[in-house]
Amino acid sequence: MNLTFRQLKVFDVVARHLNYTKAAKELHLSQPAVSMQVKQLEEQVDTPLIEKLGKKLYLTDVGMEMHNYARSTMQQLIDLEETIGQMKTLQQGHLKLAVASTANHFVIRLLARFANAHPKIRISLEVTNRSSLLDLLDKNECDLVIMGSPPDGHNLMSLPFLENPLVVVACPEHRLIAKKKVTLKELIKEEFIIREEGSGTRSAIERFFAGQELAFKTKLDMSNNRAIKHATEEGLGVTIVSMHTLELELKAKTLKIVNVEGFPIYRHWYVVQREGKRLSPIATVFKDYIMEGADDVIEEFTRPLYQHLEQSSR
Amino acid sequence: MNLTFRQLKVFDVVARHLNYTKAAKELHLSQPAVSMQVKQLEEQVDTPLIEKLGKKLYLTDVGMEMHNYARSTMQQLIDLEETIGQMKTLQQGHLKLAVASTANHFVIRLLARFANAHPKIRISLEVTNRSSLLDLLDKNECDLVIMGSPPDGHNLMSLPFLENPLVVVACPEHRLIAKKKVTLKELIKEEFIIREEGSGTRSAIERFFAGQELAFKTKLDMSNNRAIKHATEEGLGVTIVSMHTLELELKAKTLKIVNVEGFPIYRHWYVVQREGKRLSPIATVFKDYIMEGADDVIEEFTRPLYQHLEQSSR
DNA sequence: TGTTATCATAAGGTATTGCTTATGGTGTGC
DNA sequence: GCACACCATAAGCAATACCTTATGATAACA
Repeated sequence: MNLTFRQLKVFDVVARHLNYTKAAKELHLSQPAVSMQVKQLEEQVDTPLIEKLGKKLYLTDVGMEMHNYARSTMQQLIDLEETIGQMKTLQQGHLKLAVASTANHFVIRLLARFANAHPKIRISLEVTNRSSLLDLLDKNECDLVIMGSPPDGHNLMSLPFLENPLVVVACPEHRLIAKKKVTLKELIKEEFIIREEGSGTRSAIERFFAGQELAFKTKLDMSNNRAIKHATEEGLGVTIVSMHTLELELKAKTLKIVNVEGFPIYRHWYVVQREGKRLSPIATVFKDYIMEGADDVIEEFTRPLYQHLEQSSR
Repeated sequence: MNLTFRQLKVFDVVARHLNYTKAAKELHLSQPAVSMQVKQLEEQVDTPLIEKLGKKLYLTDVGMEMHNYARSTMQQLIDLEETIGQMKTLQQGHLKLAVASTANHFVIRLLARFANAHPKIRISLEVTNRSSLLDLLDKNECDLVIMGSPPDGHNLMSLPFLENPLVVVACPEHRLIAKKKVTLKELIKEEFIIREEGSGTRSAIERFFAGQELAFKTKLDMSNNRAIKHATEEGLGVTIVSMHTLELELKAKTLKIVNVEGFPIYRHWYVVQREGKRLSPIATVFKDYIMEGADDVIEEFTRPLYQHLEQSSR
């Protein structure tokens, strides 16, 4: 059986009017054109759908069944159009994001505002480590990833969209805190608490010191950012982290920024996608949003942080 | 938007395999043919449905929506086919009958057996008088009518399918009952209770006597068959009715058949339809059923009646 | 780096679709 | 019986649907 939507459409009109001529007028067709469509439909089901008795037309039993079917099918088509239309105009959609755990804090702020502006959109946010992020991209299981330092050569396309200042922090009682200015040579005498091998922050720091032809002593490496900060608070050593993760600690004064020469190291946050991936409409909009508007949104919570920075360099 | 079922079918296969080549094999098509169908579908909705990243294919959000739609639509089409198939093979359907009130009794017996053989069929039965029957036929509100003597010239097609013996009956105490053989001349001395002008039974009787060049005296005419029999039981006169309506009375011996020469008059029951009406499948089957099998079914209840007939002519 | 698998694109041909206008047939009602 | 309204049928035509084969491009993988 090979019906066409056209046949159903025409049949519906005929079934409503029970009059080919009027149906033809409604459809802006000639009367034989209508007759033919109905006839073809009848051939498809190999049964008469309409019977003519005297002057009047009647639907047969099968005709009534077909009429119900036609109407239901056409309604579904309308629903589909509507749904797709909404998807295209972003009334609906599913934004699948993944972010590095260090980025979690400020991405949530970005998302909160974005979600507010697009109430019907579903958002998935996965917070995980670097290697999982790359895995997600590879499997096409997310639209966009936000991370600190994307690797080259994975068929990825990365765009920096926000400054990411890495700062040296220590507990308030630490002797370096009192100093107005700390040189790198002084700094490397300290013992470092630092992220695990393979972490984006870790490799950024390593590249920095390598560039200065200096080495630092690792006291402790951990994979949990919160644990690192806690160890630092306890005075186990100094650490280098994205200032964006320090909001709470700076406010509570459990950690302070050390004013080291050459710091902050200005890295960036990147939005990353698979090369060649055609982004969904909603993902495109989100990407535009963070590329263009992230600074403004973020500034509101980074401003107080930068004040800490200024204080430390006073 | 002008989708085709073909596009949906092909898209479904592709969406299931996420592989054009395999889909092509399943569909016994070349691979480009499959690509084209999908592409055309994408053009219809003006949105990509499938995206290719590296080697793998993925459904877009809209693609998933479309896939759901395609599957649902195809399932409905299958359901429709099934329903129509059942209708055609009479698993379903609606049989609309109308019968003359005098035929009611035995038609119910026919219907009971028929309904039993076709459990899913809906049956409407209208029991009414002659003029209403013709009206129903005229408005195409029933498939078939069963009546005693259909009129000519109403664009009707009538087929006799069962013997309809008209007999003279009287109350058991009536003097004619005692006689072995009653001549017509003797009979017309009696006073008759008879159906109203226009009734099928009435006109059959009138034609019979006119053929014999005799006239009968009407004591009472009534439109209700039961009332006629009751008046006869009370001894108001004799009457002539279809023997098929006498089952109860003969069994209860409240009426007896008078053995008149030339009686029973063998008329017929007819099945009547509008000329040119294409009967629904179920109506066709019902018509065949009564044309071929009515005698056998009816015989079981008419046999005892014919015994009464034999007794009266002994 | 070459091979393999896979999809996209192009060109070409045939069948079918979907209309049109013209015309014929039929039931209804005056 | 005639006119009217309405549907069926036929012929003709342009558009396009649908498939094929041939070929090109690209990613994965050895």
